[in-house]
Amino acid sequence: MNLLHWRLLVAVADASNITRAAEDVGMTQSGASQAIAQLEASLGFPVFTRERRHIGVTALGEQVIEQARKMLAQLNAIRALADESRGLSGGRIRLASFPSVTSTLLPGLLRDFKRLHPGIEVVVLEGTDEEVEEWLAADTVELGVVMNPAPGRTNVVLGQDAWVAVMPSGQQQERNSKARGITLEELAGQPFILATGGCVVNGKSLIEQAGLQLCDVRVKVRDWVSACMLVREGLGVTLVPESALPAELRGLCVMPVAPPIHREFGLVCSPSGKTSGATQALLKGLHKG
Amino acid sequence: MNLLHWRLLVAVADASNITRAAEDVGMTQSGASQAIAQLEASLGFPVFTRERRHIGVTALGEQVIEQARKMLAQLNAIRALADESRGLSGGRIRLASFPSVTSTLLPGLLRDFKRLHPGIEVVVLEGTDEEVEEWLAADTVELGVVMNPAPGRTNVVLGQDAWVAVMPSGQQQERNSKARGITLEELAGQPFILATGGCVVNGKSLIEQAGLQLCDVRVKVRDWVSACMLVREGLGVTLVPESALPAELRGLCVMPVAPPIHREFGLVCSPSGKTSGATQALLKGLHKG
DNA sequence: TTTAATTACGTGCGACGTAAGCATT
DNA sequence: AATGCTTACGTCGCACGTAATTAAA
Repeated sequence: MNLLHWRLLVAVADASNITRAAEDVGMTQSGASQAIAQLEASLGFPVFTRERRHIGVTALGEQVIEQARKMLAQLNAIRALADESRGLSGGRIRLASFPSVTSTLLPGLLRDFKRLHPGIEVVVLEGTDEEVEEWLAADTVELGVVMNPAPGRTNVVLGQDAWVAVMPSGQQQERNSKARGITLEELAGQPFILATGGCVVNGKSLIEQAGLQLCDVRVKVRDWVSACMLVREGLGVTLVPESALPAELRGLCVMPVAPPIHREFGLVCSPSGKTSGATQALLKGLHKG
Repeated sequence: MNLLHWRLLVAVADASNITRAAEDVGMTQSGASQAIAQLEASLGFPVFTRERRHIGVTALGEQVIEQARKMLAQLNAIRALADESRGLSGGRIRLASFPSVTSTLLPGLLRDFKRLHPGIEVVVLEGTDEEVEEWLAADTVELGVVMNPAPGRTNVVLGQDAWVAVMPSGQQQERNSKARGITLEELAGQPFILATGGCVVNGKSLIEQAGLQLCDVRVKVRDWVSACMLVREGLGVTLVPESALPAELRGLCVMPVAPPIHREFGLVCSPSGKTSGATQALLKGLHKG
């Protein structure tokens, strides 16, 4: 019977849907299902009605949920109190990021932070990686997600992933290089689909950084997944971050780049970020969690 | 940050003493200490002041504690709601037990139950095992702890322990039988200190049940530990439940009885107990926890 | 066929206990 | 010495995730 149970309870009531509620509180559908079952067992009566494909609330459930809401409010009051005492309350953090990170890493991050500091407002700005850098330099945001940050500049490493080559399945390269990977040189010589994800660090920049040149760029698209679709159509090969691969890989052959190339996301703070208590609180939270 | 943390927080505030608070909520001093430290870390400021040998509350701490109290009150309200819905609220359970169990097994049990069902009052009556049986038969209690209950009669097994023989250390039996144990026959022939613990199931009854007879009963005492003290003084040997042994065993030689004899505590309910929702709720709680 | 919930099963992390350490009276 | 808090360390259980299953629409 943890707090998570009650949070989940309220979330399910709000969403009328266990799956969405689970996402809201940051757990899987399965975990949520179990947690709810457990909670109901502990209470001794069902809180929710499972009927056809949506979840309702029993009469008793209503009462319980109302109380739970009040309880969580009290909890938030405590947290707010804590923040206020340190002058963090009413703080506002502007955080800049680019699409892939915004949709993958940030949600969980921000959820946890909001839970810990309900009194601090976090505004997320989305842009290209270049824009993020500009905003940081201009000090219009306190925090920014940057790629491959210069060492020492990063305050927190958010994550990393490897670049992988994508080509239509069934090519002869497939059996040759599937295991040991493919070199940039081999890639550069083929018809290429340039995917950017809205970043200046992309297939083209990587190849050029290696002193090579793409001999035949067929298309340039912003979306990673779109690029993979085009590969499947046989228009060429491409280079994408592993985490950006589409779920459905049929018709595609994905292989590591040799030697491996990684990209790393770091959170850096601007001059004004360094002096903001709220911002520092966020960074502190990341160092452990 | 679970509910236990907040319970502990309040408990510490009330007790002004981590050790006692820990007992109150059912954990060790160490665990409590860690939990408090963790909680303070999470809040970001100290709630308690550690000064000389007692614990005080900081100004912010006061605020937090007040909120926590309210929060826990909300939680209790939920539980009460749950019980009320099942007609359990306002219920009263009379539970009869005898000394050794009352002081060892019951406290934790009752604490957990009260936490789960704040609206149900549990009254504990203490007596000898015979009295407990009488009360059960007369239906003046809903539940009773009985020893070695007839199979099928027990609703829940609370625990069990083995009878052990205690004699002064340094006897020649010591080396002979320490490992393989001592038979009742060997014991019956020696000067005996009869300890009862207020129960009719005791050394004498065990020996007689085995078709033997104590040849020389020197003293009869009620308290198990006192009996062990007398053994140390060299007055004779005795037979006690393992769990009743004193902490300090210097000068004593404890050895198993061969073949082993166990005693079992079971919780049985009287006729009226079978129809009481509150009583059944308690029993249900024991089946799992 | 897709979406949603439950069930089964395995695993990792963290909470808690044991025990040692340290301080205060 | 005795009391009381903290720290170190090991382990056990549980909560959660993965994945298979069921059910409904």
